Amino acid sequence: MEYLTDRQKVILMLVIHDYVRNAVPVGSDHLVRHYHLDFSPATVRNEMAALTDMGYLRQPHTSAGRVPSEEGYRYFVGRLQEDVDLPDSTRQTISHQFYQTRHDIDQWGRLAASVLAHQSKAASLVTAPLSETVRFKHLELIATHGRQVLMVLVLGGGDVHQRVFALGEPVNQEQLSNVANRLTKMLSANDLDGVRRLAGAQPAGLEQDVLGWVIAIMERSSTPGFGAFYSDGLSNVLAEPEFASPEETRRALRVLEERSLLEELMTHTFANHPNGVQVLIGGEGNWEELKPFSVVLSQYGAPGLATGMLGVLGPMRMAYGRTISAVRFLSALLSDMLSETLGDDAMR
Amino acid sequence: MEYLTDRQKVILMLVIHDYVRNAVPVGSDHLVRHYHLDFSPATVRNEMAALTDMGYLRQPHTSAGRVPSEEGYRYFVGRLQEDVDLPDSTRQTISHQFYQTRHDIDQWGRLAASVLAHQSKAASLVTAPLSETVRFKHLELIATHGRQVLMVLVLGGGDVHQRVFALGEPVNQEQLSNVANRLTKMLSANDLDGVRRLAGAQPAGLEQDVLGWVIAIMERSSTPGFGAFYSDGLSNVLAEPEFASPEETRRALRVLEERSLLEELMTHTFANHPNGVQVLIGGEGNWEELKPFSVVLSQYGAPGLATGMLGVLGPMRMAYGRTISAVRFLSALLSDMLSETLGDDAMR
DNA sequence: ATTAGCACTCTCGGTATGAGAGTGCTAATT
DNA sequence: AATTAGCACTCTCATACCGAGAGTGCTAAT
Repeated sequence: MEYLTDRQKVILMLVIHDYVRNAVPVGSDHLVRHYHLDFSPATVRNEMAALTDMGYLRQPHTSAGRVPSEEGYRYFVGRLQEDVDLPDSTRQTISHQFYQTRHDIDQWGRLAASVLAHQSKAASLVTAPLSETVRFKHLELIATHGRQVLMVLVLGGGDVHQRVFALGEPVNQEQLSNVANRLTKMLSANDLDGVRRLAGAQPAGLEQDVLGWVIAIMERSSTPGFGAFYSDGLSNVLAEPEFASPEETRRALRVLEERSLLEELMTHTFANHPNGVQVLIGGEGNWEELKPFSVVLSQYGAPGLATGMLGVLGPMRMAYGRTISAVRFLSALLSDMLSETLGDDAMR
Repeated sequence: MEYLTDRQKVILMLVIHDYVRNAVPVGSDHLVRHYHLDFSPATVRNEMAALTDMGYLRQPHTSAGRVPSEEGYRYFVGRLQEDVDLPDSTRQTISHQFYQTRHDIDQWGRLAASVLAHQSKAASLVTAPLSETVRFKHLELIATHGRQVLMVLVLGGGDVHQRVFALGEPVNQEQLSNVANRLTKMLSANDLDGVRRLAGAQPAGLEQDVLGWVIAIMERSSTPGFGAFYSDGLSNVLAEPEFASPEETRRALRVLEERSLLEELMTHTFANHPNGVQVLIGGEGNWEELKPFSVVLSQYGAPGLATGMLGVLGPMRMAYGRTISAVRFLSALLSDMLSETLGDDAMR
């Protein structure tokens, strides 16, 4: 990386600031006038030319102003990352909102997505926390209709799963309850391996069938990308001028609707950088579809117990400062709430 | 409603068919050539003029072809509704997909939304089924951390709810389990009134606190619009040429993202017409925001037990035949699956 | 090292223009 | 009486063509 003089840094920051605000290429005149710089447009032009040579700025065409390049954004974000924080009043408002839904776990994800979308004015993504070690907690079997059985399985950490299946022969509710109680007692607090081991020792029959389902669910629920997925603020992104044209709109929508790409991105990112807020600018060369986007991501949760991810996807021309601080703040907030709720005991 | 000659009907159908396909105003020449009509363009012009007078067609401007009006679509849909059906092969494919997820209730909604979006090439909406009478089934209390308690409440029909709350003083897991067992035994199979009555007879204390939460959840879970909400295929709609312009895109997105409007629409529609597939064209004058859209809706479920709604929202220029039949088929399919799963027994 | 001056480049909005599509009317035809 | 050929007319859309304006890069002066 090449060195920038202080003045070049100032100019780079201002160009980014202005471009993020107005979505219009920034010219030397405009910059000097608008920010009361104490050097002349010509000087700015020279510096801009230098910044362009170094790859931090781009020119859409010969006679337009400058626009930050991916490199430019990266430099900016690198400098910036440490010292931004959400205003106190905002933090309090958000904390308050979460305080009000503190009892209702199911709402946390939605609220986080909503807050994040609102703060960043971009699209937000939140995955529900996933327990890292799955433990059996409670089993319920409900006779419904003929040989149909509804199974409700509660796992440690409060994951709840439902399945429907049919038995070989009709069984009444009383028998089912007996089986459920016996299995609950037997399996209680076991992890997947434990359940497998105990299942091996059981004779074939109703118990064995149910155990098969329990194991299947416990296997699936520990694979990442399985849990709930909240998203909000798509319209924020599509409202940005860079997605005005129909093809751009389509491209953007494909990315936003296609959950799998984002999951891959998240998993991949955190495999390499598990901690802190990650900023991916323009897909970082790896994701062609994300070229016009930037993504700000963070993990949250209690490491070793349960973790989820949350983040923001927006145009590369994004208010990074605000977004990064929002992601960091929410990640910390959710982590606190989660570890308060799912203390160590809950996982056993 | 005025009478149409057979020839006028043919022409109206063809105009709609062609316009739905190509999104281009239909001219008399084009119609005759493309569909090998055995009368001349001039005749078609006369008939078109008549249809325009009667309000079934519109002219975007003096020298463009004709476009169906809302009235035109309505007439068309009215004639059509009885005799369309999804091709056998499609029905089998869909049935097969559902067969594969038959065990996984949680997936039904998502799958239905996906299939519906795919079949109609528009945006789909599915609400999870909601039990009409809520009955207590099972309660689980899990000590997590300090005085935090995680409560899992299973209601008849398999609704599962989670809440977190804090107790006045620490209570260990054993005590909690005792309380949970006692309350489960006491409340089992009671509806909201029953639970209220039993709660009244309890002394204040831990039990009373828990009962308060149970009642709150049971109250909320019986209000419509509370359950899960699946949606898919937004991009199908936004890809349509009528939403190409930025403002139109925004308008469309507001409608699609704003869940409340659609819920209001659904509730209102089924209050008046509980049965069968409902088609709302252009908002029917009541919903300004839905002016450019049409909505095809149906209820599904076992009436008296649990019902949900599903439907499609797309541009007024919609393939009504296919969409109506898809909605009807899926509604029937889900109803079957639901009543098979939640037979009478499940609701007690 | 900075800046004023200036020629040059490129985009963008507005206007003209002409082809093409489609209509509605009239008069002829069946 | 219904249908159709013929035709003048209207309106849109794509294209081309400016001219204004914004912004640059270079040179020469400060």
